[in-house]
Amino acid sequence: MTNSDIIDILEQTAKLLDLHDGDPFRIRAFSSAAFSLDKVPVSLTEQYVAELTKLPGVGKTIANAVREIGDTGHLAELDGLLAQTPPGVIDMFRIKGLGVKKIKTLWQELGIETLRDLRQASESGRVAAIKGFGEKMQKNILDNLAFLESQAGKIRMDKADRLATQLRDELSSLGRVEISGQVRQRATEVDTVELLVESDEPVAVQSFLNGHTGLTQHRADSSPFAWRGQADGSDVRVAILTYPANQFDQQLFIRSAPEAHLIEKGPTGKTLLQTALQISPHNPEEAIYAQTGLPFVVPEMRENPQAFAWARQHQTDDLISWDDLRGTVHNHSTWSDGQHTIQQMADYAREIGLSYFGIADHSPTASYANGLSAERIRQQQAEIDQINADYAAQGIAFRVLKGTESDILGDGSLDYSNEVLSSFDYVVASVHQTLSMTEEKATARLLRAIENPYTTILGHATGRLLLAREGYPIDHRAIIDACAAHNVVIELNASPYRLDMDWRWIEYAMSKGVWISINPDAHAMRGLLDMHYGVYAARKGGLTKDRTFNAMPLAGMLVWLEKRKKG
DNA sequence: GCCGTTTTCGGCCCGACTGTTTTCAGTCG
Repeated sequence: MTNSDIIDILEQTAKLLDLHDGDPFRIRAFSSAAFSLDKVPVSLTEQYVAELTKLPGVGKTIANAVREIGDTGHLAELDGLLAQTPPGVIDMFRIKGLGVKKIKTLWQELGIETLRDLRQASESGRVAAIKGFGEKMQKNILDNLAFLESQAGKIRMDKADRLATQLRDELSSLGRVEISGQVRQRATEVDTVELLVESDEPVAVQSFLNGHTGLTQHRADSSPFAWRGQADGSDVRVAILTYPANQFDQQLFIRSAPEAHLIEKGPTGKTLLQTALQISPHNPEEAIYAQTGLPFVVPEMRENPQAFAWARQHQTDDLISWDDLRGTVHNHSTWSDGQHTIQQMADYAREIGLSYFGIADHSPTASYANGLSAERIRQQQAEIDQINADYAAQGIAFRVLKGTESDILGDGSLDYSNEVLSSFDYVVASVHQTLSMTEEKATARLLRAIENPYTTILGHATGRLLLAREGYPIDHRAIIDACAAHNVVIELNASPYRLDMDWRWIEYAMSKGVWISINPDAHAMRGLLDMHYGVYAARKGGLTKDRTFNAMPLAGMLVWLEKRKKG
């Protein structure tokens, strides 16, 4: 049970209490406890009840609830509420624009209990006819249902990675185990977690898996060599394939690239697939490419249709890697909605080998996130000056940079005065509200922000949340062209929830000479590690070290920022 | 349910935006 698991349970309890007409103040207590616990930098499962009650918004009842969740993984009260609620009604919370009140109306007035019911009611116009609903809401529901259906059965790369790693460790007693498939290719969204086991005893592998709690086999899809099923509590499919030693390496290659990549032909007319099947066992993947007469492509880039074109122009070593990162520029602290102080975050950044840490807390429009007023910006910058003075006094070559994540308002302007904007080393400009826009409106809004001379970095360009929210449509070429013209860096938001901008646009951005910054958008120390996911996505798109903004060393970064401010 | 006292009750409560309205409820970050 992580803090966010516990917070999710408290939030869901609040929603279901609301759905079942609970006491409004009790509902608010659960919901605000969840909100404030989200900012607590300690592990909730490790706290005693007496310690928990000292936290803001936590009294005896919620402290006991947190303990119960920590100890049992469940909250009896939530289980009771869930038992009274059709699962399809709970699914409706995933539709953006539907909250408790509207879901309650749909359930009670139209008797809607499944997403299928909801679609039928929307298609037949019955939803628009309810008081408080209308044509636009009905269309929004249908659009959201279509998006959710298209994402069904997928999980984010971070969850897939955890599941795959866990299975690999558990299976390792049976022999050599390798993660293959989409996880090895670092797909941003995964529908099948696949692993290969090297063994001459497929029966032993199958019986091990069938004795595994948390996995359920789909017998119809399985064979003696291929166990297929799914992880309990998740829609994602799991495939565990057993191969003898003399087939293992070639299968690992074949199962780590999409078909379009495997049927690429070399100068002799032979495809990668043909070579892989003919090559003698235990040859490295590089040998398969070499014997086909094609340049080597790293697994994460194999789903990129431009991979071979990229590999003919660059070396694999040109690709950005974790070790090349020198700093980080988009992060939050306790000044806005982060869990840790600037000092804690900066020290952690040092610990993981970086030489600069940029703070970019929220601006006033993000009031829900405790965005900073002009006055609080002055105080924060004084604190940063002090931290930097302390590092310098200790002879530590590390710098905290003064940034902001300034909201892009509806008209494309930023929400600080020019005087405040000029006090930062750099400005990350991001859209956080009014996300529902046409492509024309969204593009015009971003273009105005890019043209602002104070904008240094364009934050999460489309506002998407993988598997949950599509993001507003933008004219990517126009946005990238404008960034090139105005020397604006584009963020690759490294949060596994976002990975925005999409890796498919990296090549175009590079061709225009645009810098790309791998930004963790960290709200806690460990959030800095999300840059790993950003690196995976960046490598998919072929991002090179020399175009990665935060691969710039500290000295170069300071010069670049200074020059950029002078225009 | 939590909090903070004018201390065991009485008051809690972000604000912009959207889609629905015709003055505002519901949603969201």
